[in-house]
Amino acid sequence: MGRPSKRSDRKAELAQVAMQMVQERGFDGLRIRDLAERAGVSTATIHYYFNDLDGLWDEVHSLFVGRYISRRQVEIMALADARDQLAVMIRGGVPGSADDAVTVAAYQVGVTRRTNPSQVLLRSSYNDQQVMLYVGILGLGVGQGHFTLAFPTQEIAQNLVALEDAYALHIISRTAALPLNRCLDLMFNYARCATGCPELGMEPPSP
Amino acid sequence: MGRPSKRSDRKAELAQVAMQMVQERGFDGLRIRDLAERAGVSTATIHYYFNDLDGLWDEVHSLFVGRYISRRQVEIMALADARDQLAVMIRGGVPGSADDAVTVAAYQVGVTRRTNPSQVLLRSSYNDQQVMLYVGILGLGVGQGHFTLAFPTQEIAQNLVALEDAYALHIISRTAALPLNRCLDLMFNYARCATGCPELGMEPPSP
Amino acid sequence: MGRPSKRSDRKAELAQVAMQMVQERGFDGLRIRDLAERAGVSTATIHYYFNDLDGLWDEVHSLFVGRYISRRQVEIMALADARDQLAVMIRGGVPGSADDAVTVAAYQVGVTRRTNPSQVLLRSSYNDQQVMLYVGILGLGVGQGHFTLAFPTQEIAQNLVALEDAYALHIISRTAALPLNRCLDLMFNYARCATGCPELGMEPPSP
Amino acid sequence: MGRPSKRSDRKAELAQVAMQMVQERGFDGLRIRDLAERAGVSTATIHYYFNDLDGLWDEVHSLFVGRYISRRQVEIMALADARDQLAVMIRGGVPGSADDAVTVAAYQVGVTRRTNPSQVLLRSSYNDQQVMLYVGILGLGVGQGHFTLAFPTQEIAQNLVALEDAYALHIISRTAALPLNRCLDLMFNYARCATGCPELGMEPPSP
DNA sequence: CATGAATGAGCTTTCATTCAT
DNA sequence: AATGAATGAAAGCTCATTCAT
Repeated sequence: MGRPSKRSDRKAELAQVAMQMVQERGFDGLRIRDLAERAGVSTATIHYYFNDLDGLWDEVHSLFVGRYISRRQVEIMALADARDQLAVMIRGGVPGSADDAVTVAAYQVGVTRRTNPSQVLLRSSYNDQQVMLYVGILGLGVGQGHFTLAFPTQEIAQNLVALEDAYALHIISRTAALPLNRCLDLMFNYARCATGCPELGMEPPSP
Repeated sequence: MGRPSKRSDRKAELAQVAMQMVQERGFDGLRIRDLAERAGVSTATIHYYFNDLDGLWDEVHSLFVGRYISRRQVEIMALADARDQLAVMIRGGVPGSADDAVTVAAYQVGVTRRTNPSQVLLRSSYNDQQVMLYVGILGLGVGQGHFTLAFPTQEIAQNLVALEDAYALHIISRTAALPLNRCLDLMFNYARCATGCPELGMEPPSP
Repeated sequence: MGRPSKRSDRKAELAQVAMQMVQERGFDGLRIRDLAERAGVSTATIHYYFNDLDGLWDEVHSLFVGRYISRRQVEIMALADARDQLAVMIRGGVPGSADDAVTVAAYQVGVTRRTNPSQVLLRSSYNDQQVMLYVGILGLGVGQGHFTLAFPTQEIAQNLVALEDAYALHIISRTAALPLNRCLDLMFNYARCATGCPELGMEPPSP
Repeated sequence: MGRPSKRSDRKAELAQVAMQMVQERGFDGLRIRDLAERAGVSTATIHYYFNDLDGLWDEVHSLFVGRYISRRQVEIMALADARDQLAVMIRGGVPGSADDAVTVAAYQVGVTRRTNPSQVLLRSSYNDQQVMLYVGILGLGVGQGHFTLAFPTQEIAQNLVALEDAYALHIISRTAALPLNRCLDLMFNYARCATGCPELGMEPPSP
């Protein structure tokens, strides 16, 4: 396979810079002029490569998915105990900072483009994937004898995802009563309640 | 020249129109000029009532609070049984439609202007008020012997609020797997789990 | 004589406040809304009393004249020695600070309304009055035997006035090389040259 | 689409038009929209070349400097005798007409934007350059044996510059007593006094 | 392939002014 | 006499976009 054409190189390079800027400044701060300046090209060049910026929304979503799905998927697969997996899932489900740009951007896109069909699809799929991840873990925990589910697996999983969503939103929105650690406590609270597993998220279970 | 309505009336009226427009065109799509035109006033009038856009968003937020706090507060005070109160709270916690103007506006404002100090304050206070409402109900339920709380009241209350937030967001975002009824089921699911009260939200408790 | 009508009282009161504000913030900073606020009335009230603000220009000029002419006239008349008089004239001819609002306002009016006939008249008269003042002092000094004029009195006087103008302008313009003391030195430099009186502005002449 | 002139050319061209308009309508009367219209470009083009109005004023000031500094510098270098140089300096130091666009613009900008840092810098530098020009001439005159300075060179030079400033201001302000020729007389008056060279500005010195 | 120059469209905001009361 | 409400007119500025080169 030949090396990629210069054109696609340059385009990817620009997309990369754009992502960087979205992460740093959010969507509101993304101006073509700034992007051009940062990339060392003219604004006309941006237009030469991208007819419009709509493609960026989907790219952001991909980043978000990577961040919250793929990454955790990998982490989980490295763990055998469902309790560990669940703890890792929960901890990885909230942004580390109020200014986590990927999270901010994702919520901004989600809310401001809420009626855009492709975004609706993307978000639905993202929710389903997250639920699946939790479903798998919960099932495994039952199989391992650690969890006793009080309600249907699907429902518990969906509620866990919902709490993730809500607390992620609160963290980036800087809600006073809900700093990171408080959010984690609250999620573990629910997880223990739903799995009947009181030691969840406490000390790592002994080997 | 304008009709001699009270200042505060006019202000709320304009905020109302603003919300309507946010719902139709999105938060980013709200132009003062359009708002003025739709409301039948000049742009200067908008500035007369709201010094700048931030002032407008604060007003919009107030409406939102009124909708989700005050209204439910009134409804609850009419009920004696904590189980009824909780059911009413939950049912009133999600928007009735994917295009609910107040809810859409509130989330778009919240996410897009997340760093605005007065917005942060407003949102924090809104969260606290909601939590207080749930705390009161849960306490009453315990006193009435209906609820047996598995965890600290505050935490259950906060999780209920978080679920409300998340599902409200999903509803206006049109997440496929989460239509209104499904969201309500899921919230009742958690509420039953946390209160140890399995009949919650089923049939109205017999008299 | 009966006491002045309330109307003229109020008008004078407002004019007073306006002058105060011009002195503090210059013309650029004078907004009807601010004036109204400061006076504790509504903007409509300002319009009720003043159809427009043009009258203010002339008022400012009066202030300026008072500041640079009348005040010095009084000071000079208290002194017998022409050398003292000249020194007092020079020292009183430059603004005490870069933000001296009366001076700033006067130059702003002068330059921006340079073609306005009434302003042209006012400025010409102001220049003439200043020249007269210097002419009187120079004549006296010759009579007293202190001054030996190298050139026609009128010309020396006019140059002194011109230097005043220029340095006043430099002071409010913040020209780096020309702080207050430097300006005074330079003016005394010229005055000594023109009067043939080297001790001018040095120590007060012995009694 | 615009004609392919050099960027700097176009910028100077626009500044030129701006000055013309300032002279016609006053500094306060300059609207970007009008400037654009007159120059046959769009308002955005004005902003493209001058980021904001400050940038425009800086450019206008540069033109002014060019007019009063560079031009005279060239003229002077063509003359050998310091007396001729000084005469040329003085004659070139006052505007030829009460409506001289460059001069009017410069004073209006200077007075109205007196606190703008870049303007302060520009004006200070302009004053210094003018002083330098005079210093050079005075030094040369001493060397040639034509001048006998009664005071430090720097001070004489600065006073000459100050007189230039004042009389330029009077000419554009139409002060009745100070038409062009009178101003020149007065400046030569001082120059003769300070250089001890009575024939200054009379007949051209014989070859 | 890349861009400098230029723009059209539209934004928020400011301000003196008006007028029914 | 005095004003609260409302506005018309316009200003400065921003930004994505275009196009000849």
